[in-house]
Amino acid sequence: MTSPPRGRALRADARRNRDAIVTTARELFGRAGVSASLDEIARCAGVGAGTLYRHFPTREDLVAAALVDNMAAMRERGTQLVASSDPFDAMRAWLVLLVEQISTYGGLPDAVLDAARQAGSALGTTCATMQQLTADLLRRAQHAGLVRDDVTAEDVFTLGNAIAWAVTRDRPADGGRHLVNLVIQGFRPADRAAA
Amino acid sequence: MTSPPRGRALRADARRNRDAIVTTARELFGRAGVSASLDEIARCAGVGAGTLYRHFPTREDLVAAALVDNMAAMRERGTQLVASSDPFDAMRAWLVLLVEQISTYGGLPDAVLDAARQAGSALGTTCATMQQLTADLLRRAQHAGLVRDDVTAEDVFTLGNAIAWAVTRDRPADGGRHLVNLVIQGFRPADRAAA
DNA sequence: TCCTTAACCGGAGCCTGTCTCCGCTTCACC
DNA sequence: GGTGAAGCGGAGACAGGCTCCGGTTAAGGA
Repeated sequence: MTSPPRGRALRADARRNRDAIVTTARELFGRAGVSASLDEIARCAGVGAGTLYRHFPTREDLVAAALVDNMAAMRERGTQLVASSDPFDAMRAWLVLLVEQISTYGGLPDAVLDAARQAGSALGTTCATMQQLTADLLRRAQHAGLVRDDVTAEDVFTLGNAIAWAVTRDRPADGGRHLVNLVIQGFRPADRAAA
Repeated sequence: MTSPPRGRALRADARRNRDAIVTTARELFGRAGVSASLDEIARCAGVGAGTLYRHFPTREDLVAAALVDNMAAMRERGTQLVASSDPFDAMRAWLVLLVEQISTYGGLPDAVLDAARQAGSALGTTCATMQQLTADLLRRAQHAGLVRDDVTAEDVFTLGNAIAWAVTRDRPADGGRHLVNLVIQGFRPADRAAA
């Protein structure tokens, strides 16, 4: 229902437990952030701690599992945006989406930046995709002369995460849209400012 | 030497211990962020855990004590900037300073935003000062027509903290100056864009 | 239907960190 | 140098992270 059974198929009880853990994790991560107690997640899911750790050796693995659906949706939407008409608005929409998704759970921006740095991890691969899409969208906007040349893909990704960090803390009603609009104006070349 | 002996003067041994704790805290906070082990700080400072907790009932109290000098310097520099010639450059300089100071220790941006929300705390009062200076500098730039009217003091403070958060994680060589310059361009009114 | 076994389960237990409590020590003042 | 208040410190209670291993169970063949 929610997760990729990597390698061979899981036994029925294992799959059941895995799903229960992921569902419970989403619940508790939402309430207490990604640093929610793993033992408590196991308890609430009705399994032992050992079971949780066997399925998800690290906290990051569990976080990644809790987010697979979101990440898949993001990749799809990002691919659409790369093909859309207005490169600047595409970047804006992408940043809004990035901020929205990365602010899903408290502490997630930290996890994402950690993962972006070390490619091997579970979150790492999805992060790489997000960074790739960010770079593609940026390059397109720059080629169209809509974004300054000294803006790098890393700048954009970093600022997206930074805004997401702020959003997880203040929970503004607009989900960070205002901040994204503010920041993205700074990307415009000097001769093309717009409201 | 470093800290305000609130209330009556401390006994000589108490003052000695307090200083040792603060000095050690700066060291370990610098290495491991503001979530460094308090017991370890006590151990390294050569005091018992009880002593540490008596002087600094909460972690935030210790963080605030470790930062008093920085905060005093900031207040002074901020006051100077409010009286300086170019309102936009003053804001830029202030943001650079804010980012630099708040990125002193890993995890500090979180602590600052927490403190900014609840005025009672030790960090809270210095945060209030920083927010006040931010608001003053912003208002001045807006009156001069150099910053858009829909930018709020909260936006500026939040973005400063967000950039500081990014800086604590990536430690860019320029201390976040590039990001500040990028973001602050977005504050300019539509008819006044500049590189 | 039963048997076998690889896969899986779960919680006891260890480690590290937080924070409190209270008997002992030391400073400061007379 | 005597006295009392101020201060000390570490044992220990508690919580979370993570592991290890004896017991359990699903799944597939006879």
